[in-house]
Amino acid sequence: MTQDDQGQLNHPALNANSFVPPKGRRTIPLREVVLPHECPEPVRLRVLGRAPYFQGLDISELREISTRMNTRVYAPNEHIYNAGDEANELFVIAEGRVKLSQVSADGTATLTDILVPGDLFGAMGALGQPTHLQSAATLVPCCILRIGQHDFRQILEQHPKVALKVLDDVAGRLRRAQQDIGDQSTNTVKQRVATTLLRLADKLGEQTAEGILLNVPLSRADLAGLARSTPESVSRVMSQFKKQNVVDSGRRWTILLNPEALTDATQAVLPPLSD
Amino acid sequence: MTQDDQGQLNHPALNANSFVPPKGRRTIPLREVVLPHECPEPVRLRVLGRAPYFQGLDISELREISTRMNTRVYAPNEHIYNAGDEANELFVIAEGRVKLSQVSADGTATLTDILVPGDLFGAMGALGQPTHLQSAATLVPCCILRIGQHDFRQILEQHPKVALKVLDDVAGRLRRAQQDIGDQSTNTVKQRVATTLLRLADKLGEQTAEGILLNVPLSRADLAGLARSTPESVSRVMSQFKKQNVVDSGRRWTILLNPEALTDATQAVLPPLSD
DNA sequence: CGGAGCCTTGACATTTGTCAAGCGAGGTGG
DNA sequence: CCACCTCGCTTGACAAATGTCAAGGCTCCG
Repeated sequence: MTQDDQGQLNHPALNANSFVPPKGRRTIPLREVVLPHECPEPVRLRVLGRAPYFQGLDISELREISTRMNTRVYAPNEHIYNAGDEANELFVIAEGRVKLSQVSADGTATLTDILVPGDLFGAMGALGQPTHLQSAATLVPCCILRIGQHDFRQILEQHPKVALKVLDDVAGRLRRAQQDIGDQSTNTVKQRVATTLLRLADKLGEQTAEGILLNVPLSRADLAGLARSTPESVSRVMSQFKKQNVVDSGRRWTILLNPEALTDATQAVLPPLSD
Repeated sequence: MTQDDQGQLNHPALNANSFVPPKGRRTIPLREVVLPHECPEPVRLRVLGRAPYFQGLDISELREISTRMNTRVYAPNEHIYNAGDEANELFVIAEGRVKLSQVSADGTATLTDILVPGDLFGAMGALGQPTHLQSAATLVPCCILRIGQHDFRQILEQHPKVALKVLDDVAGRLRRAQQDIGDQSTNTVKQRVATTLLRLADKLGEQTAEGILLNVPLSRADLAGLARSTPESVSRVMSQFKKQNVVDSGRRWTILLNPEALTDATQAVLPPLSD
């Protein structure tokens, strides 16, 4: 991985670099992020402050939490933990993108989620799960904070407001999951793909001259995982979208050209109402 | 609803009757529960103590929580709240069975969950959801405790340990939901039905001479909702199971004759390994 | 410039939802 | 106590959606 210390700008970790915007049509347009070297304390504090969990805490409290965490820089495609590993740490992303994937019985891994700075993962929400159910790996250079489960629980006990925030967050995820369960049996692959793309755009989309770039390398198989389908089916849907100029995409990259059209595609087609 | 303090039987709404236990084969074998009249404090305390959330609290703490709750008795099939209603109360079931159903865009309701005593529902886990996403109704006579969301949050702030328990619980549900999402695209309807039946047996099964009775009136449509399928498909699977003497069922009732076989049916069929 | 790997596309198999008809359990009224 | 009627359950036939298998083609990297 590229280590680069020109870095001392004002916002070290956030400095997104020097890539030339997409020009030619069929070239990979993903923007590279310069690796965030070590995370100095101010950066860590900012990351923590940005994480919804810790909002409302004052600086001294953040600092205290920060001291309980340690930092680690990961190379792209570096593995963080595997499903089945003992789960006793929590992670907070300071910079970068992390993917979670579920390993099914037959050994194939399917992408289940992509995480961005501020997201918390690992021994989920401090629950007593002994082992990880998913595997986590970096997609790009990452800087990640870690904290032991025990320390985290202590923080929650000492800061009930944080506990409530975490609870709200987890509950929110639960709602989304339940919604997904419902949608999954109702919606078509096309709808699910559209929904997936919009969610990704929300999370890691970047406005460019051509449209909203999903700034992370995603293969068809990855999208298939997120949309709960197969690479082939996703490919067909994407081809359709491409024909309608709704998206443009290539090998591991995607740009949304017309998000509204995607939103429409999200909705179910109403039965031909016989006036 | 009619409230009446002769308390014992013969209450129009509650005493759904004096049914005779299952004898002949094709008769409805559900056992009726006599309504638990008003919930006196000791009962409420016991319910609270049984709820995993409040385990570890001492009596005085339970009592304090208890005073913040109020009790209500519901008739069978009584509606508790509708999807879309303002959500600012939590409910804990003291006695009875409650069903949650999701109302889809076209207005049809599908069963999503069945709750038993000790289960908490409503404004889930005190999260900031303004309106209910599901509808709740009783299946049988019920006694239900209620607490305002605000009071509940206060309790959580004052008892961080409770907050952590709630967090663990919600996180557990999240895990299950995520698992379900994964299973749903992988598993067949048959597998899902089998899983559903086993879960129900776990939750509200009753050992009888003939097998494990699911002691709650469930139609094919209800099972279809839980298994994320359609009544017809469920019916076909059930017919298969009946032929193999794995279950017996009729109009709104089900008995599991051979749970092991169901567990087997849960597993995916491995590809015919050559040689 | 060449190769590996990802993407696309076609053909096909399978599962499952949909529509429709008919049966029968179980409650009701005579 | 019996016959009737309603509503849920069953079953068949069919269509649609999507997963599977397989064969290229194109991108991107070295």
